[in-house]
Amino acid sequence: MRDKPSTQATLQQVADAAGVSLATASRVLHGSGGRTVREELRARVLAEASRLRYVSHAPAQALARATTSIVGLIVHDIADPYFAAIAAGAMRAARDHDLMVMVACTFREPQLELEYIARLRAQRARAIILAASSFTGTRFVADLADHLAGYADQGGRVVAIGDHGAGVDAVLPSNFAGAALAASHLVSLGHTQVGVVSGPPSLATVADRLAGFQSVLPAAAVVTGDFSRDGGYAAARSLLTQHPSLTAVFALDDVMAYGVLAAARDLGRQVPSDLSVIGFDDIPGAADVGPPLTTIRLDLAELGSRVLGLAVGPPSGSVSIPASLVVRSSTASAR
Amino acid sequence: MRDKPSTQATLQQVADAAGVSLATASRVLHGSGGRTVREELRARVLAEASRLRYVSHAPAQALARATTSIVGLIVHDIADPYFAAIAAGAMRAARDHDLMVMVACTFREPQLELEYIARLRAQRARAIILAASSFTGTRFVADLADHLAGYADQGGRVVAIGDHGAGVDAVLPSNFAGAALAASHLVSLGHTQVGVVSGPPSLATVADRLAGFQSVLPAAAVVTGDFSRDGGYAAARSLLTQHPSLTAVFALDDVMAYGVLAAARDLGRQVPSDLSVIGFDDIPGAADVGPPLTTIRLDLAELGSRVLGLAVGPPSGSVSIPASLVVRSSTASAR
DNA sequence: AGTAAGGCGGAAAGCGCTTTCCAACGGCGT
DNA sequence: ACGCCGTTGGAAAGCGCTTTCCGCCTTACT
Repeated sequence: MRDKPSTQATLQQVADAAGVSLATASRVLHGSGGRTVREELRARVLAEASRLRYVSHAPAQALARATTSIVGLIVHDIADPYFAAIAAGAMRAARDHDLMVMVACTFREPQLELEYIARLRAQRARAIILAASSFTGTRFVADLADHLAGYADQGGRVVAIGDHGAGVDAVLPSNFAGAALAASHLVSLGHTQVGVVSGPPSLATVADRLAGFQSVLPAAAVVTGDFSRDGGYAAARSLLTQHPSLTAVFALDDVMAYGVLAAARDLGRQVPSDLSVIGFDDIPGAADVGPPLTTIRLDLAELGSRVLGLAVGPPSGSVSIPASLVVRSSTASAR
Repeated sequence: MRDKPSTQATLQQVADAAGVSLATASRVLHGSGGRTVREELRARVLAEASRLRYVSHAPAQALARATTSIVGLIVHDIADPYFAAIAAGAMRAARDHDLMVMVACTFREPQLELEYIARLRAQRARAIILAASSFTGTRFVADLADHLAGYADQGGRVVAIGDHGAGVDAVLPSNFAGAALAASHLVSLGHTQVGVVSGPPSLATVADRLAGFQSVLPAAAVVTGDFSRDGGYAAARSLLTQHPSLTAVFALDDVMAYGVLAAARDLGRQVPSDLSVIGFDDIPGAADVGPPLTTIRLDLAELGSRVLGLAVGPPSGSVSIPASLVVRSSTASAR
């Protein structure tokens, strides 16, 4: 009758205290199957459980039930507002599904991505969400196939943001269409000499956005950034220095656009009168930079919650997320 | 000899395939204790394990070893750059300790916070990091004591960011000193009529920052925000409308400062010539808003990695994180 | 009343792994 | 040659929980 057991109470102890069998205790505390337990016993068990401060043991449950309530989310960097917003959306959805989210940051190292996939597999995560993989297209199939082999058989699902080819359900942001929208906007403003601050060319997202843009307006120059603010700054700086005649630049994502804005400022170019800048994603904060950023909006929270939904729902092919133009103050007519 | 077992291989199967006992397989695959295994056997086991694509079963290990490699991180909202930056720091440190991080967003609902604590306990997380709790000071002790009772006995640690009173190790950002720094800066610029956009008064962080500020410069008016950008906007709007004579405002965090900047703009007040604005935290992006925000800098990544360190290290009291003033362009001399 | 049909509690067999504990096996000293 | 000790492999006992299967007891029906 000790009220403060020095160690975490177990179901067995609750059962004993309530004078019922382990099975009964399990039934009332988890009451899954159609089985019912007499009200009196149920109450006794519940009472003892709370008196003993019983907390179920998820690992043991996982072992016995052969499934967990964990989903893994692999991102490049959770401090990046793009991933942070997606993660928030995913977590909100996770709550609706009674799931916990394990987040892993690869800091853009492919090796780490592989390692985390393995660890998430070891945890028997229900699903693994690749919010942005270093492995896309055929490379994906080749390098990740191994790491994913057997995961599906074991009941695990893999879903991704962006196209990863064969067999992986994904939510597809409208990268191509969105970038085309950005280009059209610039065209309508009379820009013809425009540069683009791109990203690592191996990523499918980069290829899509670049292609979408160029399908409308061939870039006069493109330079490669790394999706970081400082990378965007450096890229823009060299771009604007080498091509002073550019009247607009398209950054493949907003955080690089932040850097572009800063570079323009440092180079004495007035935005938007001297130079128009347009980004992509519409991350929170895009409206507050100086000047407020014109960008292509993706509903990042929705993106996150959809991908989580895909991850736990039945395999259902891919869903796409629309992109829209939001005009703020970083773009204006050419000259 | 099937090469593609339809189900995840188990240690037993690896052992059988390698012709050794389960115990031996376990020893080579996890080789913890001083025990050694003959080289030949070790190689055979390793070979079979990789041929069978063996992946250890973390839940089972957790059960047998009575410990996991999970730490929980509870934040208000991972999309908030403040928490995102902290999480990134924590995850980097987690990697060094071979831990996985389970992130939970409470979206500022105390009820959810309690629920997640329970779930993390159920997962047998090694430690729970309260990055920002709705329960502070005595309220903390009262309401959370129950939820945490027994967790320590069971080996779990609870650490927090900010002061939570009794028994909880914490990393303490220099909230008081930092806010005092902000006030001094404003004073040195000649401001005397300053307003502050505060946060939920129940939070210790809010109390500390407010007190620190007022210890140097009594606020002419304080209005309560909610640490969101739009909350900051609304608060600033009413503040500036009701007290048009204010020459400066201190926002308790940068994201509210974003809102203050926007409100000032909408109200036709020029920052910094008409109105100085200073924030707190120096979140990534603070340098890119218009105008670049003067703020009190906290090394958020460091904060995150320190708190993770505290969580897995031995109980060692609290550590504090310094704050420093970074002057950008949102503050200027009064009048 | 007698019996078939349910409802409901309990015993027990695992789930995959770690970790004692024991036994077998060489090599050594005397 | 013989007994000892240091090594190293294996058997087995759990870790805390779920779930099937059994059997008892209560109802209801003829």
